[in-house]
Amino acid sequence: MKRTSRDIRTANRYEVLRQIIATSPTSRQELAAATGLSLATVATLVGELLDLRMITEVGFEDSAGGRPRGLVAVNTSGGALIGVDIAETYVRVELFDLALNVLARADEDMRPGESRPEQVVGHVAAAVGSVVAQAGVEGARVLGVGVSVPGQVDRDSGVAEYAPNWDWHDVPLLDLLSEHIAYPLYMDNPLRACAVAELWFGAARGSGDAVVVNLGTGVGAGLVLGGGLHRGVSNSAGEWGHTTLVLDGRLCHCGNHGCVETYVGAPGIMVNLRELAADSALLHPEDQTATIDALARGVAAHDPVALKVVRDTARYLGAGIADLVNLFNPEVVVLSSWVAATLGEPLLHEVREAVARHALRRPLAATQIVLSPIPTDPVCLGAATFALEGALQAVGLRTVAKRTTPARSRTAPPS
Amino acid sequence: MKRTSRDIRTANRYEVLRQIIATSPTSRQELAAATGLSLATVATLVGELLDLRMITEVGFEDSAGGRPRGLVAVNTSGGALIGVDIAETYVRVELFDLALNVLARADEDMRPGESRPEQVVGHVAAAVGSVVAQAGVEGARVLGVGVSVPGQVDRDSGVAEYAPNWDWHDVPLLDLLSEHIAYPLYMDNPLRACAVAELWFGAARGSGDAVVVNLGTGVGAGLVLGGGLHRGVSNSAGEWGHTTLVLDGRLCHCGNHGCVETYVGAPGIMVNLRELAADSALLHPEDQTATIDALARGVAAHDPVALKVVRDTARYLGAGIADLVNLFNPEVVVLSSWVAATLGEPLLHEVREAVARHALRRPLAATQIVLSPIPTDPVCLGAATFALEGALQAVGLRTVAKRTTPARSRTAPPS
DNA sequence: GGGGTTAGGAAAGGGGGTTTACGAAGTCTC
DNA sequence: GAGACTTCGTAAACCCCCTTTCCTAACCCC
Repeated sequence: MKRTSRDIRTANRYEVLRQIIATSPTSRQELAAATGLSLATVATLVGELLDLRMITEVGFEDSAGGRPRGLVAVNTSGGALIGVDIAETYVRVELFDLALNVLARADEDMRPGESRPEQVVGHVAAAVGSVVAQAGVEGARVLGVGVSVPGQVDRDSGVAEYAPNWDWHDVPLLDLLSEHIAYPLYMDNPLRACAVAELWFGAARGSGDAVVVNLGTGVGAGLVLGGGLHRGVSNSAGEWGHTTLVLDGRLCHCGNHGCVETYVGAPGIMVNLRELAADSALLHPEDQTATIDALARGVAAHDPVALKVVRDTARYLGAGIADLVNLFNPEVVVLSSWVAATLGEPLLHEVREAVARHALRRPLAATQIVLSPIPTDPVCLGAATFALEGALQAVGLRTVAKRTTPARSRTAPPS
Repeated sequence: MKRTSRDIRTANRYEVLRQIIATSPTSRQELAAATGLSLATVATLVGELLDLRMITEVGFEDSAGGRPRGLVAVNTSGGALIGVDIAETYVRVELFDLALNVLARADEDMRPGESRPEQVVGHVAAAVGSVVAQAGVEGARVLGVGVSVPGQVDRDSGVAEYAPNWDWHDVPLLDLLSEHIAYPLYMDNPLRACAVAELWFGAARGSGDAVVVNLGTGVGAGLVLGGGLHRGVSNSAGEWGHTTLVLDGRLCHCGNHGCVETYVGAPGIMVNLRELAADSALLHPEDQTATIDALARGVAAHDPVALKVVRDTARYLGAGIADLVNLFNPEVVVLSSWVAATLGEPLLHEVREAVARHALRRPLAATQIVLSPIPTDPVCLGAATFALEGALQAVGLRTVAKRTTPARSRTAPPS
């Protein structure tokens, strides 16, 4: 609510680094053109990032007859970021370099019984240790760890207020994790992780207003408004999965009827399939992944049942997305998460048609609907991005120390 | 998207004036406390507003044993604002003083045939002339005219891109009006007018995130996000009326089925009534206002049919609002426009219950649902507020003229 | 090797907000 | 009734941010 000039700086810093990561290597000129900032400001920000060793100078580029442009690129060895995706049945941890390439990955399965916070914390700590060891980076180079927990999260205090999977209430997860992990910790939920991943590295980059529709086991919509994530007053904005799509429709685990999630999430799609052909070979009861995979293969093979299920699903999804288009008038709607990735183009095609049928003409004309271009796990990437944002936000505080004691820069930074 | 430090100034100017209007007379101390700004900044902004003659010093207030606080209040004779509400069957124009009190009003009826832009412009020009004459203000004191047109509007160019009522396409309404009206003109649609009215003077004042639900002949949702109006990429955000509430439900004039508008707008409520009791004496076919009035009286008299209709309507409305609560996680949801005002507390009560049944617990707990506290026509008020915002935005440009030629301040300003 | 061209840094300038210092305008106390 | 105390409000100094302008660096071409 309260804006200060410092926020402008932070936003610009984000924007410049985003641009460098996206088009690395690049020149200051190009950055200025892309961001709309003046050359002087870009130069200052690039200087800051060079001081932080997040980027390096990597050579020169010919200019049309004048002094060559200096090129900067992400300093892949300048630090590491860790993203943690805590899900219902597994914990996945990925370690990224600063170009957000995956350097190491660790998966831990969680058995249905393992629902106590300490157990989850144990898995996370083990996996984090594992990726650091695998990647062979010194611990001091890890800039931060972002953690995604499904449910309602207070990102500032690091408390998982409510996680329905394990019936957690007000678990101080970040405090528990900090006993095992010495790096700066950040936390939010997978919905917003995906949204931030799209905002930084995916289809929402450069968009003022975008909606990131998450199709996984759960369903949600990350809202990018005014170039930043909309969190709402208690950090729970984006709960689109429990929007009523069919009044008095299917019963949802939330207690209501007709929620979007009961029609277009992985479990909902399985219901769509079962209602159409209960004995279909595509259906793998108890295994969402296998079913969605089978559907995707069925569509590729022109299986009529699979085609019909995708069309039905797209019909529900299209109606829901049309509502979002009308309501937000976004530049782009991104379909993200594993269900969207698995069903891919055929789903996209049907969804576009369904949205066109339902949305109002004017907002529809201004909106693109696309699949997420992110090839890896978007939740891990987004979680790592929280850590990256955190590392960039703290920059302002260092200027004093840097100026007064430049000689000390060789001193090992406190971990 | 691109933020500059000037935006901060503008936002603070708005905030200070809002606060003065709300709590006039008030002291600088109080303003600083309410806005969170420093005393120095408040003093500067108050000085600007004094220079503009939008406020005046009106005396002193005792302080606890020290120098008395100077009090400032809105200068009601410092200017006038005009709000124009163009609707399907009428044009209403109101003239306000700077405290946003109505000084004069003019209504013009429009016959069904009168759909040509020139005819509408004629009505508006006549009504604007009428209110200026009634109020007896010199023309030079009118700071601006805000115009609300239903439909899709480009507020910058002043073009009504699409107005379904009269089948207008790309009518340059503001250009046409400027031939008859010499004051600065601003334009947007009634949805956003209501939202701005609530943001400045109503229940959304001081809220970072709010949703203004408009229940009139049409239905919409004004989105206040981050303390400002969310417009979307093509200024059409907030089209909530055509959100699918019942898949394959009632046919809507937009061509889809089950839109919110077909259940909770005035025509929708009439359908609810007809479905329940087609021969009810409450029903006045062809007259929305009379029917809604009759319903309100029926509820007051405990008429079972009226109670049931309100409950049914609230059920639809509650489901829809619950979706908004989940999606935006706002601080407050405001029910605005004439249907909400007419049905009042009984509707609110039922809606609250219905929302509580549908919304998720956490976001629900953070959200209040209230009736609009604005007693007059919110569309006119909001339209006038557009003019007020416009007058405040131009402030920065005057400083040079003021400094270099203070002697010229008596020169008549260009109209 | 000088002139033309382009890149990039340094300094100046304009806008914004806050902190600090001080004069202004009261009350309280002796 | 004068001095001490309190509180308000303005002015000045300061920090932050971005942009514009100036100048030097570095390259090309002739």
